[in-house]
Amino acid sequence: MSNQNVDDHNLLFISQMYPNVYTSSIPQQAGDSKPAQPMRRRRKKGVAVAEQGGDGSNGWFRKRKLSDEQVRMLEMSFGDEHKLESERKDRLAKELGLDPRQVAVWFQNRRARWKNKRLEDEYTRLKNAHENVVVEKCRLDSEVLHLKEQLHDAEREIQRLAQRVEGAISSSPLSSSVSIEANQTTPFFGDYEVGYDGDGYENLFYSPEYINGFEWMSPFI
DNA sequence: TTGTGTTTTACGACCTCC
DNA sequence: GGAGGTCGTAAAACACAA
Repeated sequence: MSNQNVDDHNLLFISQMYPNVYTSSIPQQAGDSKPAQPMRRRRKKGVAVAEQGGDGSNGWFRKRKLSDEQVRMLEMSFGDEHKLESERKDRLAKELGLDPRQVAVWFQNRRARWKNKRLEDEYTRLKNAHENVVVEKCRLDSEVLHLKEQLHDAEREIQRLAQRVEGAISSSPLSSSVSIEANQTTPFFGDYEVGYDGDGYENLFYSPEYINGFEWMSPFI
């Protein structure tokens, strides 16, 4: 273990055994009546460095990780209420031997983590829902395809039957009178129309007369 | 041991509310 | 205007593979 690591280990150990040791050891600025700040990292704009009264190289200003017990207590408190009113902050700080500012910062960071977790969970939920919708769409697409195939087969069958009916009529002795009747009113398949649904597929529309027509024609088939 | 990615602690800037 | 919130980020602490 290097000297640096020994130093770190000792500092961490001391901080856990005596939570106040760092805050009470940090040099106070002349005339500053506020409690000493625990650790201030160097910032780009220099304000915090001035507060530290040093460049941080002496080790006393290194970041101090909170002990497991401190974190456990903070977590319990956070579980009760995510917001931190002044009174509770001071009480927690006193109980845990921390600077009230540290407690406030811990809650800020904890709220941020909680929010991230919530967003992550929400993202996962929406992603799963989306996947389910995609699967359902695939199933429905496949069903539509299947139904269109069935429709196409039905159209072919109708066409085949119509040709057979036409052949039977033309070879029948009654064919001339039937064709006259057919010309006068509606055609034999007058109630059967082929339309266009705009989707590249033909639609068949037929009314009950179509069925009657078949019954009527059955002796000729 | 060291490089690298992640987590934790802390701060500055800015916003909202009373 | 001050207190306390969020957001973005710096830097220390930590974990871990190579």
